[in-house]
Amino acid sequence: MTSNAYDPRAIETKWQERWESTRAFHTQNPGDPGFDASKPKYYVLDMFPYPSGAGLHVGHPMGYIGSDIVARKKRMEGCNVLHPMGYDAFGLPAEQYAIQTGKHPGETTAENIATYRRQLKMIGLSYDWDRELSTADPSYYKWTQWIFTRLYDRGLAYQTEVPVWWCEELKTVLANEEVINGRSERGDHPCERRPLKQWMLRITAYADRLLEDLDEVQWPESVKSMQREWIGRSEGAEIAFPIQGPVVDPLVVFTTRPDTIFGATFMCVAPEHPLLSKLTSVEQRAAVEEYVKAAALKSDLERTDLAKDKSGVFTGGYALNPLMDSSDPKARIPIFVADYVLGSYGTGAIMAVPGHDERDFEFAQKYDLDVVEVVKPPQGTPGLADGVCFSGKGTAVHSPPIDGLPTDDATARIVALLQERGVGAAKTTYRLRDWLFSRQRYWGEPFPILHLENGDRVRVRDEDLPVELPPMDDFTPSEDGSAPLNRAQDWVQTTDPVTGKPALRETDTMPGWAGSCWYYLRFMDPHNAGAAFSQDAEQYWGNVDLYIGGVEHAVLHLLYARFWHKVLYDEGVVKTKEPFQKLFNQGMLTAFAYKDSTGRLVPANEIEERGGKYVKRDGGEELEQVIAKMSKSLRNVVNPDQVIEEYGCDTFRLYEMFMGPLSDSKPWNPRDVPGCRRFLDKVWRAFVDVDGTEAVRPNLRQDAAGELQGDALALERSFNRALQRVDASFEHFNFNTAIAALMTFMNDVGKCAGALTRSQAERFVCVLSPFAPHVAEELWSRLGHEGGVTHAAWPKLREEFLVEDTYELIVQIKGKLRARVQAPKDADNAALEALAKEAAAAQLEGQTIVKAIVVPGRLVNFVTR
RNA sequence: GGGGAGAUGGCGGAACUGGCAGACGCAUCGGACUUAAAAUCCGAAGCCCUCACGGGCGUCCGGGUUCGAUCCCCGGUCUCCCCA
Repeated sequence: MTSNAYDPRAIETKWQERWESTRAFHTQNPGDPGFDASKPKYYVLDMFPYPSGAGLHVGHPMGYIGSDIVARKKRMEGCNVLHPMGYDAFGLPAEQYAIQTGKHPGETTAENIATYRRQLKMIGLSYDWDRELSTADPSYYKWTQWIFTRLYDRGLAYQTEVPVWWCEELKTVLANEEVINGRSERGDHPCERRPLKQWMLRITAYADRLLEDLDEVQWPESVKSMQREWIGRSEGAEIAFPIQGPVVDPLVVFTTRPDTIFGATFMCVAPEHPLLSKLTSVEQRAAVEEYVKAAALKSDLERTDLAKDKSGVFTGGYALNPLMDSSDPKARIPIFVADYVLGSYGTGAIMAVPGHDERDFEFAQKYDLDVVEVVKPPQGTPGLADGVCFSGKGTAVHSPPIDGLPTDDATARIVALLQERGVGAAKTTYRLRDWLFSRQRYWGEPFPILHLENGDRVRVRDEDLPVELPPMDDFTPSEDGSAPLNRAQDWVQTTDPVTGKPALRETDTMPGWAGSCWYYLRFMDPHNAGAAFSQDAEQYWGNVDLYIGGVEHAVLHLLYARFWHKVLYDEGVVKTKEPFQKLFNQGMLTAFAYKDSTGRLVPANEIEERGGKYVKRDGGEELEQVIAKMSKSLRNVVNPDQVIEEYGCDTFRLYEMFMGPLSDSKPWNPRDVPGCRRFLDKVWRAFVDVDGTEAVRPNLRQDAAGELQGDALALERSFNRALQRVDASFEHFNFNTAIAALMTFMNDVGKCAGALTRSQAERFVCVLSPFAPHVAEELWSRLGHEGGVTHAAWPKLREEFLVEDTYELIVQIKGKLRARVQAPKDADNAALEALAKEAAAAQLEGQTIVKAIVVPGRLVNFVTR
């Protein structure tokens, strides 16, 4: 039976197959046959997913649909569009799953990828599938290793002992995010910080460039400032304080406020500080050692949290203020060990100025230490005189060489003095630390490094890449904390091809971030076997024009990728300084959840609706509707498969965008979905007589002759208003307003039955197509077009149809709406005022007009007495 | 704790540059078509007073600037996100 009804499933299957078989979204590279260099390029990229076992829920595709809409419109505007997708396939969950089930992570990952691919295709996303990639594929990670070797050759990769989280129970090193309050996230076992030999990347060498070049990109200010704070550049000075007694090395501190040196009444060193044991007196040794042990169990966050109590122990040692006479009793400064000082920041020691630093102030109060005012706050600002600590800029006092100087001058003077006496110098430090780059795991990129018998380390030659992961079936961590790869001895024991001598392979692997640092570059030339990507491809595609993803990657992923990009820039293989020109963060998709009277969230499947109220199925307790993240435990996760099955993929796409601006968080409401389906039904019926057999309605078969008038003219105006709003929606990605505009136009079409012209119908289909591509393709083809709507031209706005002859003038009296009247579009102020006076004559009765404010095109406001 | 974003009908949201608050959709109610239902179409609807005409109130709360404030300024409350 052939039906003329709207059948999304049939249409969507048909066009998805057609797109696939014609490679409709395949993008040519320079040098490919058919490549048109005259078209502008546009590279629009999604942050690729980690293919988890759960598959996609309706939140994931939100950004993908947004970027797809942009990609489709850019194609219609005549751009060469690069719009690829891949998988960030290495990572911990697959390995944990392997430990539990024995299933190889490669197998799990391949299955998950298959699910993701199926789901992504089902959504009708216009990716160039020929460019699909997986970071766990040796043909990809060969080049991840290749880039690592460039870093290694440049001295940007090194091994060193750093404190890392170690869990004795699990016999493994854990990442920061796997440790919560000093206990393992899995199993809740105690963890401690332990120094272990790790690979580090010298990202700090790029700190200034990573900071400066933020000015070149169009990113949300919030993300830029997060990166700036993460890098945390601060200018100040390093000062060497001689130690009283037998210790020869001075205690070097970093401070951003050298001008407050005369206010330093005590010093603090980190528990990890190398001089600590030398500083510690015999009497204090036991207390200090105990303190150091306790500190090892805390995270940096716990240690530095401003809300937490500051703690410390006197070491028994004293330092001397280098700018004071050593015989002056005030020059003698007691030294404490305190864990709010971090070994990894600055020099691991501070001069504490309790008068002008909140943390030092708190510490001094707790341990009853001297507080001296050395900066007088500006007039009106409370300071020490009022019993509060002042940390801003002011005027130096009680500081002989700089008394009376404003803070900036005082700082410069002190730095000069320190330098003169050889006890200090200006110094810039960063919060950013080198990147801990190794993991004692199996499912990651092996390091292309060989350890020789004599202790030397060499990198694997380019021609021997990739270093592939050996097949293994046991991924549990070893007793001694070494990586699982250490047990693949056939693989570990190898020969250095240069010297022919025996060598051991590095058994750590790279972290999950590695593969995602450069995937946007591989997409430009994904099958290149001789290079990571060709120079021609990189030259043409440049950087990513629009990068869409979640704000959770604001710091780490984006900073790491920028770092690698800059290294590649120095290496001469990329020509752009920054990888992502414009960044856009989509909002989070939430769902409704229900709270009982105790505030507990009740799983969605234990709830029912009774007369507009939400109640618990058993017991009938009334519940409050709130908004929460989609989560397995609340059973409020919505799967796209079900939605698409029931309503079709075009409806799904439309609803995802219609919910609200792409950047906002918003709740998924299954009740709203049918509204979008109804809109598509309406569109279909405007084009197709569902009871007939014709492809399209008769009035759409050929162009209407002559000038537009009546309903056709009204529709032309309506269409152009809609088009204007659609075009505008691409500025801020608030596609909800674009869809609302299309709906308004369709409502107008419904009011003017039969008046829709072929030209209007065609342009409408074009504008609809980025949002609901399948139904648009079907209607486009029914209108008799051979080529797909994918490459049809985007309609041009015709401004002459935006102006009406008259408009509704608002008449206000003292700012309150009192009347409306039709006004000619070019009436002058006097005419408008006269018109308004007449329209509001009744309300103006008995009042004196003091003033009339006339805003042509909008309103007249009478101020009366 | 720090940083950021936000708060508009029963719900999601709209509102150009300070100028008609509530577009569009959902849910609701009424009507048409139907033997009936579904689907579809038409209509109503922020809240309060009023039979109605009409009026009052209204964009988290309290102030301010302005002829006029959802929008700008000051103070506060709450929510969400990120650092984690």
